[in-house]
Amino acid sequence: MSLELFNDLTRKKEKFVPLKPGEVSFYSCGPTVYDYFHVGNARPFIVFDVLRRYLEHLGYKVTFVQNFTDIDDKMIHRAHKEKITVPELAERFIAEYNKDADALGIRRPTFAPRATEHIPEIIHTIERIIANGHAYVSNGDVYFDVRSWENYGSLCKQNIEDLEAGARVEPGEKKRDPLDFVLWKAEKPGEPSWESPWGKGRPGWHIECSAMSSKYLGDNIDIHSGGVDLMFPHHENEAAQSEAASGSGKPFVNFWLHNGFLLIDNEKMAKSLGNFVTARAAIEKFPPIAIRFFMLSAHYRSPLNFTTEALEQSASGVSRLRNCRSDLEFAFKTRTGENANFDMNAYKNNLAELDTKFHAAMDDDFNTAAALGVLFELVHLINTSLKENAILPAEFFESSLNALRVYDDILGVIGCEDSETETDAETLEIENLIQERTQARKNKNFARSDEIRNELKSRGIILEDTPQGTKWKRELQ
RNA sequence: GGCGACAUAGCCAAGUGGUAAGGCAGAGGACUGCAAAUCCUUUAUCCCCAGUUCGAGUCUGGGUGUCGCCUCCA
Repeated sequence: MSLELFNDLTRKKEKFVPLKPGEVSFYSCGPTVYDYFHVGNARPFIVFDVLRRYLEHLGYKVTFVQNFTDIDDKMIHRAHKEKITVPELAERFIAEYNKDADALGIRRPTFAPRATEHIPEIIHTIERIIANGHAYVSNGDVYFDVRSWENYGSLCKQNIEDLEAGARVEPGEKKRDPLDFVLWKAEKPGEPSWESPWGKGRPGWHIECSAMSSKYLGDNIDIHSGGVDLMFPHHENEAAQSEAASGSGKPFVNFWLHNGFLLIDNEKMAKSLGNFVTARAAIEKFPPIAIRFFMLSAHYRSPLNFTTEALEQSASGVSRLRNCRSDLEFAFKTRTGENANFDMNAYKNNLAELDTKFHAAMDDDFNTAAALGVLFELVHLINTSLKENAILPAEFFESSLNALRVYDDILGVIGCEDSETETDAETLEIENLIQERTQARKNKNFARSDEIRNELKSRGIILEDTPQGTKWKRELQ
């Protein structure tokens, strides 16, 4: 089987074939950096991070671009309110974005371009659209001429008359048609502006993505993703602009992917509704890895309801995965040896079978919920093997740990990489306390034994007694 | 009005027409100084009604309910 993705352009699952063999160009709409992002915003960042990782796992060289929108009305209003400049505001919230995204295990994009650093490219893109006859200048504004674009509505599957009925015209706008949208906005007093062939002004919302995706990925790209609410008007407009600019007749994007909404109280989480929880607040309340697990526990196109209960369940799920890893590591140190009764070949066949299932799940429109199911089947296989065999060959541990590492490298819900970072003074102190406790237990001094356990517990260290001695792990944070 | 999504156990959730993955929580048991972890056992008239079919959670039609886009929005 090979990777299939649900393409919103055709509303069907299609086999994923990149434009260039072995390479993937992938553009994902990023945040407007006027505030902290909320957990609803985090959903696409996390799920498309997983798609990106999976593509890399499959061996593709992925160029992943996610922009920062650092100039628009919201930026201007917020900067004004905070009494700082727009660039200062952008600088601050790009840093905050990176902080939260890093905590959530979202890998940095190959390129993270900012709109304001691409004004010449934006102007050039607009010039190409005008030259190709699909935009017009009106009093210092530049508008896209929607009526001149035959395919308009092909992504959102709306006919142009229905769109027309809902179209809005802002006071002061000088559009020929209500559907036309702005590419370049003439300067208003007190707002940031740049020189352009049409006078001073700033870019419209949609044009930056067209200009930057073209710069970093070319005029035809493999994948473009975002929340389902971006399908119209943002992505519809982007496609029209990009294709009108290139004039090549080739599609701007081969695969359009849109994630479903994160709901809260069964309603869309949105800044405008005021029912949002910032990612920052969520990270303070729940382990970030549990938030990640939660996002992957449903298919990315389904709605997903954000509740305390669901997050707590996710945290328990993550603990099960991590326990398996740490039990495996502990047993590797204490229970490795020859075991004639253990059928290593049969075990490897089981691993291979699960690997096939895992890939089948991910190949099916990156069905992370099903993939997590396979991961738990693997955990069960490992736990049962550990239970049934006192001694296991090194190969058992190596292959099991390797499998966990591979899947974690794609999903990021176990935290395989942070287990190897503990060789400091604290570790030594913990080991000493454990030794003292072991001695106390030998002397049946259970009072002292429990005292040590409780003391470590209060520091987030969990002790577990096993026939091979006491193992310790950190509580999920 | 136009376009669309969703409805599976107490909760979350997967599901390619052949009598329902997985996780969380619960119950019973094993193990254990205690605890934790783990293992075993256990929990579903797949929203309703028709239809197609030898057979439907899965296809078709019709309901009901929930949500979303069409306006800034992930």
